Amino acid sequence: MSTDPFAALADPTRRAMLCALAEREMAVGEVARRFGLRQPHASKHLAVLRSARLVHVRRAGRHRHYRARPEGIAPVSAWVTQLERLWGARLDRLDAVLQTLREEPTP
Amino acid sequence: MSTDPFAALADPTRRAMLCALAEREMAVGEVARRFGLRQPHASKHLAVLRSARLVHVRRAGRHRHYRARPEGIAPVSAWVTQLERLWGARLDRLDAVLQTLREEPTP
DNA sequence: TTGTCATATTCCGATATTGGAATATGATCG
DNA sequence: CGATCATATTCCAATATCGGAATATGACAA
Repeated sequence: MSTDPFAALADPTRRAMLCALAEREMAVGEVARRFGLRQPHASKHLAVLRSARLVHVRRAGRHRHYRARPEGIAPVSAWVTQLERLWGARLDRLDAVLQTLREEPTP
Repeated sequence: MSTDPFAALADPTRRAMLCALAEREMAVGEVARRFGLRQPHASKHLAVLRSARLVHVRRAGRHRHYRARPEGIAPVSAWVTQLERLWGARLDRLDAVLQTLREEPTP
């Protein structure tokens, strides 16, 4: 439903899940056990991560193994980087102004 | 209320606001005009960003000038970096395994 | 003081999200 | 085939969020 990775990451449990699934793939039951959740609850969180394309599913028999999908966090990473770059550019402009002021002490 | 930067960034309008406020500081009315929002609506979005410590307010007379606060996105940036590092470490381990297999073709 | 501008807050209805319980699907085994 | 395990989905109540309208606060000006 959601498809927006930022919204999917708004929940701390889902962030923890994604970290765990970046280390190694896990079945739904493992995830539920590890985070003290009931199976349907874990399944729903994983569905949100899946609809945001943050995880990938591998079907093996009756198990479904989830793992983090690195391309999924790329939009988030890019947005944060862009914001930091904007900020850096602002600081650079400030530096330029200060440099100009140093070169021309009292116009 | 929220205090969680991830939740604050779940809304696309707030993300756009933060980008704009990283370029230059703006008063609430400016923000509202720029994003086609009514004043109370803009004020509420800015309150969310403020409670997440993503923006800083400078009071000047009856105006309140908001600007992005770079330390605010640091937790988000750190989390994303950690996740990418985890992923990189996994790939490194895979590389090591493949390297081992190359060195010992048929054990 | 009164009036006005800029902003914040409150109240409200609509909508979305959460967590639980029950049930449905889908694959494997005997 | 029926039984069982792993997972997904549905239904529901509680809670949170969103967007609008009205109102409150706070600063300045006359």
